Formats: sequence, C-alpha cells, structure tokens
Amino acid sequence: MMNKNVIVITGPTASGKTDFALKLAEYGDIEIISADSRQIYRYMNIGTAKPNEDELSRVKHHLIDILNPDEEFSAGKFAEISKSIIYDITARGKIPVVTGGTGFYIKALFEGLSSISDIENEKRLVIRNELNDVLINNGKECLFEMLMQSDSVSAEKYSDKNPRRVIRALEYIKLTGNKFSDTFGKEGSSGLVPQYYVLNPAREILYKKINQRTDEMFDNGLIKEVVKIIEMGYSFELNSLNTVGYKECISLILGEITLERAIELTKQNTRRYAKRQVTWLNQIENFELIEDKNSNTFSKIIDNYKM
RNA sequence: GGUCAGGUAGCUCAGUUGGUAGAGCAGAGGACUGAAAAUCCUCGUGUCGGGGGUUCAAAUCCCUCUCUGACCA
Repeated sequence: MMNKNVIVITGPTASGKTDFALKLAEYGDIEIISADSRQIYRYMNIGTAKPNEDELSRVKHHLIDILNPDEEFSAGKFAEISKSIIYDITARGKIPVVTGGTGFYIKALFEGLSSISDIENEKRLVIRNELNDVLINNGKECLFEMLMQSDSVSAEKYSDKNPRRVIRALEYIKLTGNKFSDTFGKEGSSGLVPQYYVLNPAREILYKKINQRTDEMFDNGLIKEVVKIIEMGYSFELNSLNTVGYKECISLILGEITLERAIELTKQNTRRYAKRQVTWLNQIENFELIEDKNSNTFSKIIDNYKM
C-alpha cells in the first residue's frame, strides 16, 4: 500500500518556509513541490524570494521556473500537475513536501475543484475580455446583475460582488451553457492526505522581517530584474507582473512614484499580503504550529509521515 | 514685538446660518471552487490646542493663554 501522506509547509511570506524545508531535507529523503503562484515564473527571482541556485540544487524542487511570465497558469493546473508529481515522488520511495504560501493552490490540490469539462482557452479569453470591458464600462453591479439573472445560486454565493469571481462564473455559463452552481459539490478528491505544518511568527516579528527583506531585495537589484524582464519584451500589464515588488518597480520605472515610495509601498503591500495568507490558515482543519526548529521537530515530521 | 493664517481620528484635511463631528489615506478583521503575491467585503469616540465667557445648546461666537507657519519690524 502506497503512502498517501504529504507533508505541507505553509505560512505567510517571510515566515521562513524555504529555510525550513531545506533543513527538513537533512532529516529525510524529500522532494519539494513549490505551491507558489509567482515562483513558477522564470526571471522573477529576487522579488519572489525564490530559493537560489545552490538551494535548488541541494534538494529536488518541482514547479519552480516552469513558465515564462506571459504564460497562463491556474489553481486547477497546479492541482493536476502537483498531484501527479506527488504520486511519482512517492512511487520512487521519496517523501513529497509541498511548500508555499498560495493557499488557494494548496486547497485545490487536496480538496479538489469542481470537475468541469475543459474549456477552450482562446474562446475563454475572448469572453473574459468582454466581461472585463463590462466591468470597466458598467461596474461590478452590472456584472452581478448578469449573474443574478443566469444563475441566482452562484450569485447568492458571490454576494460580495467580487468581479473576479463573478466573471469566472459568467465565463463558465457562457462557454458551457450550464449553470456554474451545478458544479458545486462535485470536487474530485486527490486521495492524498496533507500533514500541515504552519509557520506563523508573531505579527510584530513577521512585519520586521518583511521590512528587512524588502530592503534587501532592492539592495540586491530588484529594479534591475524588473527592467530586464520588461526589456525581454514582456508587457508590464501581465498578470505575473501584477505582483508585490514588481508592480511597485514598474510604477517607479514609469516615473509615477519615487524610489522611496516604491520601497515603502512594497513593504506595505507585502504586509497586507501576509495578512491575507494568515487568513487562509483559518480554513486548515488540522495543523501543527511550528514554534521550535530543533532537530526533534524535524525528525518528528519525518516520523509522522512514515506512520 | 506686530499682523495674518492655522492648531479637529496615527497622517492629510471637511465641517454649511451655533444643535456635542466625518471623508481619504494608514491600520485592523474577514472572504476566497481554474487570474490568487490576484480580487473583493466589513470596521471611524476623537480632552475638536488649554482655560474662561455668551447661550437652553459652542468645533462653530467673544476674551485670554499656548504652539506652528508666513510676512512686517
């Protein structure tokens, strides 16, 4: 019988997930699956706090540097790909460790998303653009009205009128002709059992670390990195570049804000991001909070996996 | 020393003819079913610079003190 356990290390940005996972590798034969929506992109290294080359070579990492900044990705793809990687790792007798702070990806992997037929990509983008136009011209109320009329059950669920989610539902309805709400409750289980380990430092300490790390990123050439990506021909409007640290540098490059302001904004937006990540932790049912990082902690995690 | 302009939420400021105060930003909390580092929702009591006076009632009018800025000496 194959082991279905998966070690998951999560927590807010700058909480020390990467270091923790690398340290864990000293106690067991692990491979890391990155659950990070930005580290999947090539060229985005400094601003995403991606592990460096040395760290990447020390332990086998998956789902880092797999896409160019103009390529689309999704939680669904993450769930699909990471699942098969995990089964493969396990089959080879190694220990899979999911590490990252993208809560939605982790949820999609273990709890599954509603199984829906594949949607044609091009057509979908056309519809999404149309709906985004509606949003710009008529506002989110209008989008919500549209959803209300075609699928009131979904509308009920999206009562905050979040345009992203309303658009997603409308997209599905337009493409398939079915109600989006019909897919609810049809999640496909991964069959994997997550063992959650959460790093969640005291807010004060975390914020201090964030501020410090942001200064380091700018010192280490974050602006240059962004300039380089733009010079490669990638539009600064890409979703991948709508990322903390990158968007602020783009504003700086466009002359909209000063360097000082860019740094300050990056710190502020990182703090807000960290807070949102902490909120994600609320919905993890069972997890162990990591407070001590001694050898006992690590060997216990490995032992738990093997049980 | 004199004149003027100011002193209201952590910050920038609103506050109509007197009826004990409200926006933006910051901050906090939350949501999340294929864009998620995204996107969205909720939350505003503070000696209205201090003291005194007028008034049923003062952030608002009067007096005084104090601080800041500009200008004049």
